[in-house]
Amino acid sequence: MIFNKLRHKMKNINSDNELQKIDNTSLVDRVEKKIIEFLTEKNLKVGDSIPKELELSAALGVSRTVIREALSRLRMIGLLESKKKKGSVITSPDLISIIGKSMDPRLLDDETLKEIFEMRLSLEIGMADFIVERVTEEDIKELREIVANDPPRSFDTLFLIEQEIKFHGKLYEITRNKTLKKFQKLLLPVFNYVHLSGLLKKPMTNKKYASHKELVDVIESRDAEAFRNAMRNHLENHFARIFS
Amino acid sequence: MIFNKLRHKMKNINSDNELQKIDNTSLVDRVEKKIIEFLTEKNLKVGDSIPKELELSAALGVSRTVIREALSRLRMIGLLESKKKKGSVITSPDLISIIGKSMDPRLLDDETLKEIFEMRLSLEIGMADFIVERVTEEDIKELREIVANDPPRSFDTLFLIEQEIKFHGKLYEITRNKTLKKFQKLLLPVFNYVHLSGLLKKPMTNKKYASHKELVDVIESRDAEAFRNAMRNHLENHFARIFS
DNA sequence: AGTTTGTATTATGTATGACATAATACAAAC
DNA sequence: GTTTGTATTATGTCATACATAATACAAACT
Repeated sequence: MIFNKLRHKMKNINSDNELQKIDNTSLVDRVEKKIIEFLTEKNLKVGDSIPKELELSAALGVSRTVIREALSRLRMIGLLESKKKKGSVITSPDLISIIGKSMDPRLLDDETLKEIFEMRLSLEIGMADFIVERVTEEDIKELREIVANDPPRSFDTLFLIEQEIKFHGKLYEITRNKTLKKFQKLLLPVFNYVHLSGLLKKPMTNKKYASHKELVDVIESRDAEAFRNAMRNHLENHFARIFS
Repeated sequence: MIFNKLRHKMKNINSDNELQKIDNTSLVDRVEKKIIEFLTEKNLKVGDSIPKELELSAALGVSRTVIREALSRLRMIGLLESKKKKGSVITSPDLISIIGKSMDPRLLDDETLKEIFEMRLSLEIGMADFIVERVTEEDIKELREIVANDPPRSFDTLFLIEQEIKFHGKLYEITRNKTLKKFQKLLLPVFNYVHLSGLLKKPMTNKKYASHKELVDVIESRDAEAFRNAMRNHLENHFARIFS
C-alpha cells in the first residue's frame, strides 16, 4: 500500500519519461570498466604499458585509491602486471586460473556442478583428434607405464580414482593444449565432488567397459574415430548415471 | 660471465641448502588467498556474512587498504557482495561471466586463442550424447527452419558465418546445459577472431563436408556415434587448418 | 494506534597525504 | 672497467578523515 502510494506520487512527478534505474555500480566498477575500454580502444597489446596511477587518477578525476583498486582487480585476473618504478604493463590473462579462485565446489550450486561434469565428459571424447594427432612414442610409453599400475577389475575404488586422474591427466597433456590441461586440473575437484557426493542419483555400476589399456592400444593405432568411441565407452558409467 | 661469478659466490655462501626463491607475491595477493582460505575452512556458504573490514584488518595485522583491495577482487569475481552498514556476504559466483572481462580476443595471446579454438572443436564433437539424448521434436523443427535458410554451396562467406552461429548456437542450446551455452556465447568472438585473422596459416578450403542439413538428419536418428562422426566431418575445414 | 520523521549508529565507499620499497639511470670512486 | 653510491620515479602500504547508505529506534504528529 505504502509502496503504491509512493509509486503514485512518483508517477505524478515523473509522468511520461521512464524512471531509469539508477546506477548501482560502485565507482571502482566503473573505473575498472573504463580502463579495460581504454586498453581495447587504444588497441594496446601484450607488453604495452599503461598510464601511471597518478595520470589515470587525474584523467578520470578520481582518487588514486579507486584507481589502485581497479588496477588491483585487473592484476588479479592477470591482465596487468605492475612493477615499481616501471608502472603497469599488459599481460595475457590466464583465463583458467581466474576461475580457480572461485571454483570451490562448496561454493557452487548443484546444477552448475553437474553441468561442469558434463562439460568434462564432452571434452574428453571430443579431444580425440588432438590426441591421436600429437601423441608421441614417448607419450605412449608413459601411458603404458601408468596402466601397468592399473588394479585388476573391481578393485579398491579409491585407488581407482588415483589411477583415473593420472591416466586422464596424461591424456590432456598429450593434446599439447595448455589451456585445456589447466582446465582439467581446475575441474578435477569438481569432478570428484560430483562423482562422490549424492548429486548423481543412479548408483555407480561395477560393470567394466573399455579399460585404460585398451584405450592406449587405440591411441597407438592413431585412429581418432575409434578413440572417440572407445572413450565414450570407457565413460559409459558416468553417462549412465547422468541419463536417469 | 658475471652471472657465473655471481653464481659461484652464492654457491660458496650457500653451499648445501637450496636457495629458496623469495616470496614474490604482494601483500594483497596473500591476504586475498588468506580470506578465501578462511571462507572454506570455516565452511561458510552462500548467504553467510564475513567479518568486517576492520576486524579482518586487525586479525591479519594489515591496513584496511590492503583488506579492501583484496575484498574488492573477490567482489569482482562475484564471490562477495558488500552493502554499507551490513558488511559483506558470500555469493555464488558466475564462473563464465568472470572470464568475460578478460576475454577480449585482442588482449589474449595467439597461443591461447588457438587453444580456445581447439577447445571449442572438442566440445562440439564431444557433446553429441547430450544432444541426441535431450533433443525434442520441437528442436528438430527449429533446426530445420534454420537450415532452410542455408545458402547454396560456396556462397557468400559472411552469410555463412551468420548461419554457422545460429545453427551451432542452437546445438548448444539443445544440450540443455546452461554453463556450456554461456561458455559458447563467451567464446564466440574468439572463434570468429581466430577464424578470420591470420592466426591459422593454412587457407580455408572451399571443399564442402557434411552440411547442416545432413547433421540434422543424423540428430533425428538419435545416434550419438553417428553424430560425432558427422560433426567431425563438418568441422574438417577447421581441423585441416590447425593440423598444418 | 499507527504513521511519519528525525537522529544516532554502523560498515562500506572515497579521498588525501605520508612514507616504504624496488627498479632504474647516472655519476663518483676505486 | 667494474663497483658503489645516489637521486629519481612509480608502485606498495599505512593512517586518517569524511561521505554515504542501511538500519534501528526514539520522538512527533494525525
